Amino acid sequence: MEKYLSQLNEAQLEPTIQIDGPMIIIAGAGSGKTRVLTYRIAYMMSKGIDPFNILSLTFTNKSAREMKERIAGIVGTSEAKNLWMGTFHSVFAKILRIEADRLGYPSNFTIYDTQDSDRLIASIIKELQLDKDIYKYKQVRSRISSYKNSLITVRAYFQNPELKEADAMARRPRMGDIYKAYVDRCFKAGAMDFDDLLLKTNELLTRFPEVLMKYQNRFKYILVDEYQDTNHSQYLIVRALSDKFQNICVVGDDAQSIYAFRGANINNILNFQKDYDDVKEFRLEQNYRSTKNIVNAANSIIDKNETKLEKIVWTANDEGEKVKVHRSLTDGDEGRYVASTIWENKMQNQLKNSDFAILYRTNAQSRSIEDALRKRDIPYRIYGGLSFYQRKEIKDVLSYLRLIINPADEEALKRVINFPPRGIGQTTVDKLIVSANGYNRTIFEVMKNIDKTDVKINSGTKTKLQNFVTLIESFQVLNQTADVFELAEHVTRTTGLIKEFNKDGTPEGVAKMENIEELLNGMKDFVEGQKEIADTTGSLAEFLEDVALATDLDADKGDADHVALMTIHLAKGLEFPTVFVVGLEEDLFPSAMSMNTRSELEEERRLFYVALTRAEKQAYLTYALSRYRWGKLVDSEPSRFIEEIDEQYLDIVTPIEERRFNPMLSADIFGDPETAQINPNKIRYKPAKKPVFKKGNVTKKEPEKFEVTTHKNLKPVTKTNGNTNLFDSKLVVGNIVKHIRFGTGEVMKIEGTGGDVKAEINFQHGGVKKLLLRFAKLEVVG
DNA sequence: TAATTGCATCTTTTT
DNA sequence: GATGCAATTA
Repeated sequence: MEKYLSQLNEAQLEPTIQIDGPMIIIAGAGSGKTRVLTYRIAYMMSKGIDPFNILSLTFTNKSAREMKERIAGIVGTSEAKNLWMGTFHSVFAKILRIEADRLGYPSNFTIYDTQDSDRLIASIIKELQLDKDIYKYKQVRSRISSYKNSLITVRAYFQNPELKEADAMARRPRMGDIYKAYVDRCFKAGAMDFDDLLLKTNELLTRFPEVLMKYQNRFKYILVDEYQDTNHSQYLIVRALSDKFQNICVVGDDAQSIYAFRGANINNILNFQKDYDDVKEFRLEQNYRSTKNIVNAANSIIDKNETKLEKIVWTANDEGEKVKVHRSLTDGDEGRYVASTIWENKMQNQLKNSDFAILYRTNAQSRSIEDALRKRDIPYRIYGGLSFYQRKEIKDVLSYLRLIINPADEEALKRVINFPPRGIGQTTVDKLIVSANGYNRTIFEVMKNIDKTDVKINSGTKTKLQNFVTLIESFQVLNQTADVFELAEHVTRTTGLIKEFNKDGTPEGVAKMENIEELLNGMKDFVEGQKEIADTTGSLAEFLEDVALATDLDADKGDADHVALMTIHLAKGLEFPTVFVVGLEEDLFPSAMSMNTRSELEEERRLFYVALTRAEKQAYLTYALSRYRWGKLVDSEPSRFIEEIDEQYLDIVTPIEERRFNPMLSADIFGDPETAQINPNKIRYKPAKKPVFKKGNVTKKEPEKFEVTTHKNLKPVTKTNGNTNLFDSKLVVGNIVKHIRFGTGEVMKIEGTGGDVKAEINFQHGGVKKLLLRFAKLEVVG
């Protein structure tokens, strides 16, 4: 342990060895916060604290896993295994399953994802015959979400005239009715949404003192990472659990609070001192990550915010390069600039692809970047966006599985009751829903007892309904004996899902088939993998929970050599030698939707701060003068954030290709043609509408069909959502790998993005298999 | 009831 | 430019 502690500077050491009592660590960007947290936990254990008594809440499952591994490296795997570590959502989902019956829930409750919630809300709005243009389901969902995050239950809502007033003012007087219907329906369906996982935990801890006591005694020591991004609901859980022993350590940085839109309350961190007695405060202000130029540039931005804790982030690192600012004509040019810069940098400085990250405000921006990277054969990986498990065909399979575990699951049922088509149409389903609501039963129960109800359905349809019930029940029987994989395979065959996707032979259908196959392979690996882990059962329920709470970041398998593309939100906590922040334009970043209030704008500014501080050595800020949005070319202005940076840290670069178009920026005005620098003060200067804006130069290109010629074994892959990428993985074609079950084999092909990076492997015994790297435990042997 | 077509909306960020 | 939804037709 000593050896590890000696790696820390004094500011880091103090909080690391402070174990008891409430404490807060204000940790600036890049200040070694994760190291402090991991060493602190290891230190606690070395002092004899039982890992069973430590609860560590992180922001992503990935960081939990990594931290656990690092701790295991210090104290040993068997010890670290007993730590409770994970996101709020995953930790409390586990606890809720244990205690579910107290709340009237089944322990195998379903977790509704955002899409499930949306569909349910949309159907409620329809059933209540409300105007869907006024009651937009997404707005309604986010409203409900914010009630839940503020612990405003349905009852509390109706007792609070102000809330009703506010919704009435927003022309949505029936908001409360929708809320009530939504909550009732979720309850009846045995389902919790993401917010429920926190809300119900609060309910559990408040209503049942004996439960509260049990977990207070269990979690004698609590650590919360990214405390600035906790919402009220999470805050109350932490308070309740830590109340008895007051051994609570929170870590965070108010300057990096970027989740207010989802209910995060920056006051949680600003007011921590008031919540506990004798709070010890620690500050980590030395940045180990970035150059002086980057740190100072970032500081000069965050300085513009009024709401903040005063702190001075500094670094002893080199001066480094200035932050480069680059303007392009279009988003396409921006992409090409980024790609060519990466390419040149790689050549000149012998860098890996994984030394680069491209960060953007919105997921939609990835496209133009992707095109450019692909053209240059630069491997990349997109994080976030539409994940594997959200795809239609995957959700269809999962819905059948959800029904097996929880036949009350209304959203799953509606999804598959007539898919593949079995003659049960919308009208029938509507009748069932009305009847189910009337009898206060689930749809499944109504179907099962259809003859005892007064539902007016002709006998042919009744038979179809009964057949469906029988089908699901036969699956339930099979679930007693079969494992997840066997079950899912049976389900996809007997329901006709496979036939459905196979029938037309379209590329889309083929791609869907492949996805389902990979899901099955993933399940097989899950089954095998779970057998090795003692405290899990490998049940279907467990698989579904994993899937429900998985994030795209979690799917990152090892350190594949690719350029990383992701939103800034997703990049929080990560670092890269070179970072491109693209799309720095007014209305995009800051987003047009976040410029109404000062606090919104300040959050955008913090977001920019987060983006910039991801960079270790070099940061690029780019913007385009016009950009395709909603398929249209839109003019844009440079982001105010560029202007806000102290210009002494900036290096304004004008691209050579732009000078061709714009005589105003030509070298004879601004000097040296080689460096092509322009006066930073002119950054706001908007060139006269480019007269030579020839169509041929800027019209949207056909999405390029790309053939890869450099990798002999690769074939073009059918695109499913525009994110397809051939190069994902640390694996490369030709690698010899070892699989726990299939033995050794050669990697034939690598494809997919996000959670579904997959490899096609030709095994010596067993032939060609496609494996999801997310699950496959592969060892590279050659 | 199923399949097709046209239309609107969408883009802020995520557990 | 994609996606989902509503209206339309067989």
